[in-house]
Amino acid sequence: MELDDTRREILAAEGHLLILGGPGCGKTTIALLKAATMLDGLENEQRVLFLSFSRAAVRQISDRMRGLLPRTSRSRLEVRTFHSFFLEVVRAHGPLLTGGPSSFIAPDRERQLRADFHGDWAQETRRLAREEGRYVFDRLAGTVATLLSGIPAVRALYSDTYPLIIVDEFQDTNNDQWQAVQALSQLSTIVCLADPDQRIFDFVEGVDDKRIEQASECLKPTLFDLSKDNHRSPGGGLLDYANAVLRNDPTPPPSSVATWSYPWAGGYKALTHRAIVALRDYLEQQLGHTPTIAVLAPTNALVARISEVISDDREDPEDAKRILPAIDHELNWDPELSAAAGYVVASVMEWPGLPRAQAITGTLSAVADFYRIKLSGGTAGARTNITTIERAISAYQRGAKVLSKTGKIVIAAVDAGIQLHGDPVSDWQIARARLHGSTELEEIFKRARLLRLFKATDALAWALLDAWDGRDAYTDAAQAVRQVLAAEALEAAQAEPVAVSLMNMHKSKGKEFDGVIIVEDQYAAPLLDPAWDQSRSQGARRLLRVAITRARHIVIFVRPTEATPLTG
DNA sequence: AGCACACCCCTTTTT
DNA sequence: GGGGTGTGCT
Repeated sequence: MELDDTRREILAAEGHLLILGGPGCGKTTIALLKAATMLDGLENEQRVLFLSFSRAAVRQISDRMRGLLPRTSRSRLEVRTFHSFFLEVVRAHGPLLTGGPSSFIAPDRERQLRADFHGDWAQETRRLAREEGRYVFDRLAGTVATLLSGIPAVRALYSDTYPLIIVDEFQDTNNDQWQAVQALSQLSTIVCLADPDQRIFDFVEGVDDKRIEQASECLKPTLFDLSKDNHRSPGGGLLDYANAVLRNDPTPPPSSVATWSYPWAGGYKALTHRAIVALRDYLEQQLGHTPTIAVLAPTNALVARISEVISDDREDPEDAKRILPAIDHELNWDPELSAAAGYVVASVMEWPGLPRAQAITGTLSAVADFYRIKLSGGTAGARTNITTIERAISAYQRGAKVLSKTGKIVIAAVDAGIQLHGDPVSDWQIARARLHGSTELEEIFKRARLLRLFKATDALAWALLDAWDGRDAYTDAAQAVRQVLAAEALEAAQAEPVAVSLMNMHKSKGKEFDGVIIVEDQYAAPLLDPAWDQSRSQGARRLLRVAITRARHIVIFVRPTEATPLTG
């Protein structure tokens, strides 16, 4: 491998390092090589620790490593998420703080607890950690920081195991993570990889735009700047254009950037569909293989709507003879609410196998759980729905009059019975069709539509087929659906990217695709807005720079005609 | 409880 | 555009 002077200096440098550089500059690669170089000088049981934020990032780094380092080095380089590392530290040494064993509260459990807790939840999670040794995920980093900075023996133990620690996306570390790293820096060598202009998570509590300065001051690292390098899209001018958007410089877009405008609200639907088909065909022809394409939008809500839009064939509005085919795609978003709606459907599939009372309370509880998820997503009004449904459940159990419309409908529907046949795909539709007649049920019906993983070959269909009792009902269908969705969420983070993926712009960070389509919605999801203050506009420009630089070859913007120009 | 209607505001979150 | 919320009525 050819290395330039800067990179040779990085490999030779001693002490803490701060490596700055933009998208596609090769920060990760040189950090991996640095790790390999260091490994030669380490004791047998010592390792290098490479910390990143998400499982998707860990996967990408591990992939990169496979092409770069020999097997023997790879086995001694631990690429992990902050959370998995912190989880291990708290599991092993948390008892030093509480005197009892540590246990963990998984995110979905936390959502339930939170929905049922009235008061300051953040404060409650601190109490749980301190007094009961029970940790929600957000409390792990702070606990590790306390352990490492407060107990020299623990600090020494980890620094001895990991003499070199690489911290990815350093600009996005929060206070707790930074404190943990700082404690380790007393005895371990720290390599920070950072790009201040990719700071797009600064809304997260504890993330600080002064972080890189703090690190410079505290670690006194040797600084390297790779920002001039671009290995991702060397010829197309995409990085230059992205930088122009970042600085609002009056630079015309290069030929690799196109803007498709739509004049009427909602026009993004057909246009996005066409853009995907056109980009796919074009890149396929240019590259000679199936291209990877990302469709990016500022909000999850818009991403979900686009997913619905492209899931069906549609007539091309420009050309009535042409049909835009449904596009097989991956929706890169945990549709928790849709999953909760799916559990309601699944609970209906259990009816024929259950006693009447259990069928009724089972489905009503699933409805209440749906609103618990919604409440935890920030919709205050959902609390009323939870109360109403739970009142219905308890009234039914006491034999009192059920006042809620949803309650009445579910009781009547259970009594009317449901005919299922053992084909999960059509039985799902039959069960879902029961969700009508009240505001709550209509909402859940609509939500469950997003859960469109329904081909006979889908994991969900297989799981339901297993749950079919051979006569008239699905046993524990809700549990089966729950397990499949949980497994899929885990897998999605680690799986190979599929041809077309939809995600919000934040999620795209650290990924790359042959082509990128960036969709703007006039009212709900603007890319820029003249009304925004300086800091929000700058944040939006940093995000745009990240989104544009995801592409190796082509970027298409789908924007309303009167949208704010991106450059000067 | 539930509905209709007017009004409002509109982002991003790893594990 | 469309979902959330508050109000007033039934």
